[in-house]
Amino acid sequence: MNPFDVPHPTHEANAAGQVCDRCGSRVAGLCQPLDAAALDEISSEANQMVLPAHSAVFREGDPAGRVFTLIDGVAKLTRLLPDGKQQVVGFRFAGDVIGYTTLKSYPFDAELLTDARLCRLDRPQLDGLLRRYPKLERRMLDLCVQELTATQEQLVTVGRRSAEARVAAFLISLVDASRRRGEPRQVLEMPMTRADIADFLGLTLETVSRSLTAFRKRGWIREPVHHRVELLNVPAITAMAEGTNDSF
Amino acid sequence: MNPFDVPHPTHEANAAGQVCDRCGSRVAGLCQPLDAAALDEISSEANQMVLPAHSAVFREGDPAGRVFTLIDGVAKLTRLLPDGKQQVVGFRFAGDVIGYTTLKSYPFDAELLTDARLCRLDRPQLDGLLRRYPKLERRMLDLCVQELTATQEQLVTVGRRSAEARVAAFLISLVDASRRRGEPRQVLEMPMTRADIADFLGLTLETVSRSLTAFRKRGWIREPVHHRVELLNVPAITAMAEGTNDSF
DNA sequence: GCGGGACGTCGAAGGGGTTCAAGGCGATCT
DNA sequence: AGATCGCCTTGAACCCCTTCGACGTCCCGC
Repeated sequence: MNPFDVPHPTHEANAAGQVCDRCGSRVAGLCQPLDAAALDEISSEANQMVLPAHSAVFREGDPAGRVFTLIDGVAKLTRLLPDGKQQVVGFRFAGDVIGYTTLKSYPFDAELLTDARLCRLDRPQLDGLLRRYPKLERRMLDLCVQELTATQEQLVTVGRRSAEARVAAFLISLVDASRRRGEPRQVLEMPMTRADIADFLGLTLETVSRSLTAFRKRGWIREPVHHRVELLNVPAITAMAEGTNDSF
Repeated sequence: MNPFDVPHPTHEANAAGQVCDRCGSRVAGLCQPLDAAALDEISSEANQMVLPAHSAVFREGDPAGRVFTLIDGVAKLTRLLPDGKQQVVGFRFAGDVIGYTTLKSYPFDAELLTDARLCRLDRPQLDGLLRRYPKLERRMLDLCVQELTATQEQLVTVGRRSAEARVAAFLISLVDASRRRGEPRQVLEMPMTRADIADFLGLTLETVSRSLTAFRKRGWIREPVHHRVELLNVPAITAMAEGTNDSF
């Protein structure tokens, strides 16, 4: 797969280097295009940190002085309205970058849904790296464009789809995210609660619950245990997401 | 009205520095950080074009071989659902970049709401420029992050705000966009139809019409002529957008 | 074991926005 | 001027999703 996944003898002593070997960012994320030397420099400047589920990586309004890469685990990014309502603007998985912004303060909360390991860089350090490694800056731009496209797609979902179509689209996006990370599993991790999903889709948690129950009764999905889904009928779910399904 | 208006719709010019001098991109857009020399090189590679209102710059699915900067005019970016429903993912104004993506084909339609002048670059040319001018690539990244933040904000609007709050938020975003371009006018250009606004906000055109009528009756706005609004009570509109307004 | 809290499910009622329908207004063309 | 068309407005009925309430389940701490 990735030629750099082989442990290099000169870096074996470097604890940080070993971390990079297993980082999700190597497969699909920021560090994908980097060679061993660049990787080594980055890992020497980055700090790894471990945070428990439900902790905040940062809060909306905090000074945006750090950038994170999710090594493993799942995070949700949320914006709060003055009246207390919440909107999840996105979920982030292994390898995704969190908190890169040109603004002075973060425009959203970043909360962990699972225990997670993160790779932390201070903005000045990252800016230096971006200057020294044009490939890195290019990669950052690519990731940003991808994220923008995904957010626009989400806008379509929230703005124009019915409740069940939104939930279906969410499930499909889970499959896509899993595939992008190279984990084509039958059973997907889904650490988010009904409320999280509802806040992502612009629905209430009851509506999400009812939709998932409906899918289950139709034999489209199974939830073997809490926080895990199996999609039994991807075509039907896809059709529902696209509004092509007239039978329901 | 428009000095470049000619009988033929796809007229192309190649005037160098003079064109850039008046381009919106110098004030707030991509070319803002460039010096005269770089600007000269870009303008020699770029083609200016003039397109009439309601024409398409490109269509969703077209091979993404070109990138455009809007010199003046307004464009809407839309995604189409299989069932024919439409979602406007954003409006673009003078100086904004349109059509930069890493995908093979454009993920949305770009349609002009007004007559417009555009600056066109082929992707290979742009990639070359980005490589030669790191400032340009950096600027592109910054613009992308800004756009992402704006789209996330829009997600909050569509996902969690009431109909009138959405329309209010839209009006405020118009003011912001106008200010960003350095045009702090009392009366704003609003070339989009009720249907355009509705497709942007995830509403029907009837609901948009009713909301605007309500604002007018409350003395918050005036529409002196077609496609032009004056905000008479920005605080009230802002409060409505934020859901802080209990009196309605 | 038992209590408590977080999370999920389900039913009934209500409402905000949609849908459907009709008409008005201004611009353009003949 | 009259006709046509696109856009906007307004009314009335409907409906999908929300709201509210109740209950079930699982898990964890005591």
